[in-house]
Amino acid sequence: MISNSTTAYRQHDHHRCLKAALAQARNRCSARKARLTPIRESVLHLLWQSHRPLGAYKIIEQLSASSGKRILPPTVYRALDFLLELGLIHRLATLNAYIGCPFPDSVHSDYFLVCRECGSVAECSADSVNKAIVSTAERAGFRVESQTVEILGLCTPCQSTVEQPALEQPGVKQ
Amino acid sequence: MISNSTTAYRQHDHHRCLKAALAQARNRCSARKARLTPIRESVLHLLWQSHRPLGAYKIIEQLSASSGKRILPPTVYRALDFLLELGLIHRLATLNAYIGCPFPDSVHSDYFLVCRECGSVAECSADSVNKAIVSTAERAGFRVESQTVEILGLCTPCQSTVEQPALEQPGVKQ
DNA sequence: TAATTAATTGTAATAATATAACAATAATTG
DNA sequence: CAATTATTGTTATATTATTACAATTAATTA
Repeated sequence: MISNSTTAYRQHDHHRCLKAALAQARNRCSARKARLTPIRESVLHLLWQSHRPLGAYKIIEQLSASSGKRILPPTVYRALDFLLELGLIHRLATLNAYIGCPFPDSVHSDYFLVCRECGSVAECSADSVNKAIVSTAERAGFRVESQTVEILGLCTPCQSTVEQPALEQPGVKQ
Repeated sequence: MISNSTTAYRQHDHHRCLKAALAQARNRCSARKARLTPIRESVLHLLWQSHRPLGAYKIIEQLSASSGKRILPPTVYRALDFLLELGLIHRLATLNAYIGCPFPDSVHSDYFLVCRECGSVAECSADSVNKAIVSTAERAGFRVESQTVEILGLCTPCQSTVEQPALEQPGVKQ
């Protein structure tokens, strides 16, 4: 299993995440002879501000604010498409939002752990999940080509923060 | 594993699917003291025209056409919300579309097999997948509350229909 | 049963996300 | 440098979904 769940939900030196992501992006782009233009890099940079996904229109807002000029949707969507294509970011279908990929270099089918409390998202890739999915699909005669797996719940820190649903305690009524 | 993959992708007596779905819906509604009004039933009926999911605006179109009067978005979205709430239909996040649930009465976390060729969608529920997801999440300290699992690929009939991606055959160039 | 309340539907307006089409500009290649 | 290709700018619009409030219908209760 690869995962960034140990850092994503906790205090950490996020600057390192950002730096690593940008470095990997540059590598990947030069390997593929693709151009990491200023706009594309800015979008990636914004997505790596935190481990919380950003909607396209938030990106447009922030980019407009930081650049001083009005950035329009196609500009951002094109940058997002480029980054998606290269595997540098992912789109979360359940949130209509985008997030940086922490390990673009390792082949993986991804699987997202979305914390409903803090909004942070960790990415995992676990063989057990993939195998279960593929073999279940096979039993149904279905050939898997791609998967979308998005899990909603609570990350470790938020489990202690958030109101617990009161357990039924038989015989103990308050 | 429960699944409707054996029927969903093949010729079958679809009228039975429809009838069963409507019967289950009526049961569930009376059990929950919820009202299956004409609009709600029409929407459910439309979603059971086939095993292909339908977007909200397609439903609006079809409902407007069949009823002769202009049905507006909130009407349909309200019916969809009602049906979702009761577990009679599902929303597919990757398609922004809705589909009838073939087994609303059994508790299940669902898992969709979306055929990219014919567009039909089967629903499965497999313990192996759930267990893999939950245990992987646990290893990341994450408490799962709900899951979205949508698999894109080819159903059995379409596997024989569709162009195969040419396998690399070393030494055999054409 | 009439009066009251609650649930459902109608309607207008608009929000949020995403794309199409074409012009302008910048970068790369021959 | 000229020609080509890739990228960005711009206008317009498509698609999906929600808000807010009015009207109506059904259920409940006095």
